[in-house]
Amino acid sequence: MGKEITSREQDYSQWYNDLVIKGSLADYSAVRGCMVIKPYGFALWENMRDVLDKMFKDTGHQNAYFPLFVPKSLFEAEEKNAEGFAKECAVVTHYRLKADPNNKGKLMVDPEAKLEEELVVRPTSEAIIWSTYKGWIQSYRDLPLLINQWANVVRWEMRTRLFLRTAEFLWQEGHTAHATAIEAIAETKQMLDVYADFAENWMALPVIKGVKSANERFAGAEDTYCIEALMQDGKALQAGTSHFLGQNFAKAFDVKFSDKENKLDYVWATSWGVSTRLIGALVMAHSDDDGLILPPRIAPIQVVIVPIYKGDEQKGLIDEKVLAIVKNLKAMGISVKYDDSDNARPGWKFAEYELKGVPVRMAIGARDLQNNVVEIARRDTKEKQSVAMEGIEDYIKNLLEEIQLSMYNKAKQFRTDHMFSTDNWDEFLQLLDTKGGFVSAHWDGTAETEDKIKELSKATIRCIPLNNPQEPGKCILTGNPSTQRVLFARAY
RNA sequence: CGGGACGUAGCGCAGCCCGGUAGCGCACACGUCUGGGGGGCGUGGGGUCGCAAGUUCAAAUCUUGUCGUCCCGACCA
Repeated sequence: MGKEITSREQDYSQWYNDLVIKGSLADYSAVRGCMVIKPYGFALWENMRDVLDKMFKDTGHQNAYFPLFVPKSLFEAEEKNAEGFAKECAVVTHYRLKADPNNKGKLMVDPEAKLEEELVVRPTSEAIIWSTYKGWIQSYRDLPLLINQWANVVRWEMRTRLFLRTAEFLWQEGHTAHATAIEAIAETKQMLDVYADFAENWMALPVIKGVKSANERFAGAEDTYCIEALMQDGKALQAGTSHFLGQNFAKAFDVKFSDKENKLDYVWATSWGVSTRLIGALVMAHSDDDGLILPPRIAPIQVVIVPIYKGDEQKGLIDEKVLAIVKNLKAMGISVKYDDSDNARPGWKFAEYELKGVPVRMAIGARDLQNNVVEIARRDTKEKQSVAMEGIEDYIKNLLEEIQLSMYNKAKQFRTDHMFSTDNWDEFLQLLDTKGGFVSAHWDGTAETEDKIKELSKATIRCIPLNNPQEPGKCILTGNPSTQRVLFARAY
């Protein structure tokens, strides 16, 4: 037998780890809390990155790159931001090693090479970027400044999980500067829409757009908008955030501009980001006990072709047909892999590509050649059927689109089935314990109540949905008056 | 940082209690029969048992220390 995957029912966490590792997305590394993203996983990330990058550019943003290190004095300039991240910063204190006189062949930190000022390894780049923006912005004519960077960041997490929370992760962070609050808020919401668009239309992942409560807000932000997704175990996952930073960073870094009337004012800021965590979301939202199920629009391999043959003569005939199909599919922009490797039997390959989540598999053997058909199997439903070889390329193209849509609908249905509403505390707890999912409930709006609810139920306010209907009610915990329901869930 | 496990072949593990020739499965190489759902048979290569000290005639095994990883919790994209 080959690679065994723990079932979701048996151990959801282990199932997730199995998929990531056995699906060749990533591996543990020699560094605590850090993972190696393997070629297949990185190809997936590249696809996601390319789509997002185009979306950013289409909305007027440019890429740039800022340093990995942030001098401590800059890092601490925006107090709330610094405070929020202080507990999880890696800090560089020295710049040299030397041979250890007491331990042959070993190195030690050279105490004489202590830095005068420590360097913080960026957990996020607001500080280094805003210290730079000070020099870039003088006039309203320099605004808006719309910058994105693709980078790695480090957050020294106590407990890590592949893709969902690693000490180092890859992400993009947009940092924009605007002349007015209205414009900055519009930018914040625009990028939230971009994220939601990407999640839903490319990742087939339905998300809820909303705004965070004060407790869950990004350190240093006035408002944090987010997209929240639901995983198959009923837990929520924050899939992306977009922050309205007000003038906090402009004030901390003294970034002012002259308006048309030559009056000086601080600029208004946003920042927004999504990370490799999205890969974790993808895995947990769609996959099954046989392995990954990747949405066609971002799958590294969309179609795999497996030949079934006896002897070189049959192989030659199959090759001839397949190579023509491969050529046509590639011309249509479909990524296809013809796996004619001789070191694995067809059955092994079937299982392997199911594990890797390849959306469509085509098998072709002597029997098919005679009948002028191929066998097409779709990963999401595992349905198989014989399809005429004539026009197979169009058939596959349509099937890929159908799978994409079908995956989205399935995830959407799951979320609909796990969306609850209650006014009763006991039922609130019972829903979280038995069904999971999002529970819509009244909340009195105070941080104290939110903390208490978290303590008692392990659920947090995921968001206050955008365009949330206003309705008077009583707080689920305290019974105090409330003006609207908010979405609670247990979350990653 | 608290609690719990584990470091033995590329991977997964047994052996340790009771010290004495380092083993199994998968993977890998070669041959052969195979090939429509994780193949069969045969042959073969691969290890300073995480590291360091100690006890002993003798340590994968006992003792001490150390490093690392994973899992559960608090913190968090």
